[in-house]
Amino acid sequence: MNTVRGARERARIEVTAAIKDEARRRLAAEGAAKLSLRAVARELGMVSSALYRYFPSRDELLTALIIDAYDSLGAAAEQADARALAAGAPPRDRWIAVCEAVRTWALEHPHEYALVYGSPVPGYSAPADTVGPASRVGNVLIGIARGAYEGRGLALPPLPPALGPEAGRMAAEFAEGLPPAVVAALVAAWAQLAGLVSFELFGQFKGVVEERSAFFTHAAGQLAHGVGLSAV
Amino acid sequence: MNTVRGARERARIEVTAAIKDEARRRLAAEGAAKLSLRAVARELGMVSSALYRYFPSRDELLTALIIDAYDSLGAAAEQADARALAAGAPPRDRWIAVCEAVRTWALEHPHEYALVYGSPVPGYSAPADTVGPASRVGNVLIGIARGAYEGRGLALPPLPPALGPEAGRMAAEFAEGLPPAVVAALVAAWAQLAGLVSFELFGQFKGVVEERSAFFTHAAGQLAHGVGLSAV
DNA sequence: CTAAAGCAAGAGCAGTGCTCTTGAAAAGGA
DNA sequence: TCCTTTTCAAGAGCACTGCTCTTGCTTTAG
Repeated sequence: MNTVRGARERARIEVTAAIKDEARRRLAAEGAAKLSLRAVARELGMVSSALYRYFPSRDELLTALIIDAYDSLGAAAEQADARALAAGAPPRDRWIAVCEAVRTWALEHPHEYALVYGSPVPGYSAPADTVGPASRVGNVLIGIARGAYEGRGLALPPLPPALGPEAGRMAAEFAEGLPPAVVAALVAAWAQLAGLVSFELFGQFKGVVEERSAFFTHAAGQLAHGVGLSAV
Repeated sequence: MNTVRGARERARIEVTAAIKDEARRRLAAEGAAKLSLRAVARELGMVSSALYRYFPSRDELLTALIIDAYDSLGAAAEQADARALAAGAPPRDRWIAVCEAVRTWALEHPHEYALVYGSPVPGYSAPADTVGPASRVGNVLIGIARGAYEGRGLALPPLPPALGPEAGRMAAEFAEGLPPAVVAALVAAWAQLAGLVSFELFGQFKGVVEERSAFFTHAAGQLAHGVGLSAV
């Protein structure tokens, strides 16, 4: 795999990367809906049909970009948490730092954020390759909760009986060792975090919230409270 | 305005409605991205260029559909609240009923929900006509909080100083009489509610949450708690 | 009854994703 | 070294898309 194969293979890898780079550039400039294979090919000095040798369809190209976006966002979240951890921040501050990192990444890569957390492309369902990168942010949040839980426990209201088995299953599957109530709260907080970011990014706060940064930090703190991370 | 004008005007109104109906049908079937003027015209037995007499562009048609979607969702939320209120439900139950109504509407009209709360169409910014219908759900939530506040007050942690003026402005502008901390929590809860619904609708819960209904109801209860609506 | 306004239809432009064929270049075995 | 097989870019072409502009016909209003 790592050995240097013929010039053919190397050229193929390079061209594939060049296509993805150019596509990402056009994605950032005009959004996923206006991403056209012909334009990418034109910019690369090749003809549109040649592009199909590298990506069998437009959707495949988008999938590649989605995976990259998940990875990029996940890395941003992990770095923010690592920094906060190194600075000796308490769990609540780590949580807020990660939330802010997600928001910052989204503001810097609006179209890539929309690609992964916005409305799905019709007739397109994310292949299995995406679930790994997609869970990186969630895992960071779980890690923070686990650290806090192992430190001194998390106080949360009990789950309604109807949700007991479901939350237990989620805990066993994604966050071994955490109480089901915490896991349920984490999953909800993850979706709510995306809601806050999406509303700001998609213009729903236009004319409503002006001090977006301060508002978001406050909301992230509320989210932390919701998963049992106390205020100091 | 209400007088019966010539046959021309009446025909115009009818054709406009027919176009919107057919467009909504195709929207529900294939999503906004695949909504084509030509297909709508074809289905209506007219030629594509004739459609431009009624809607100057595809985006204008989408705007009309967006306004209708906001109105439909707003009406669903208002009805749910009215029903809960008539049944003598406490504020927290009214809140949950409205949240569930939003979710139900979204599950029944996924593409219309995506149109209003999903990624915006690139190069398209929502015109001012949409802000009125868009705020109906928010107003319902504000109404519930106001009812609870005037009943016995809402206990919420104090706002951080940095957010005081901003929250005060929002309160004065949208929810006269409610404490700024409550208004800030309401706006955040509104975005978080959309996050929960979007995650479920856009497939982000696939492989994670299975018992979606029970999970959502629990999360809506947490949201209610977050705006100070206590558990009974 | 006639002039003005409203309107459907058609042709056409520039763009899209995608397929299929053709001819050239590179790779590897004889 | 030659020669066959694989790999690939290019081009033509299909069926679409949103949109514009012109051409006539019909309805309305004076």
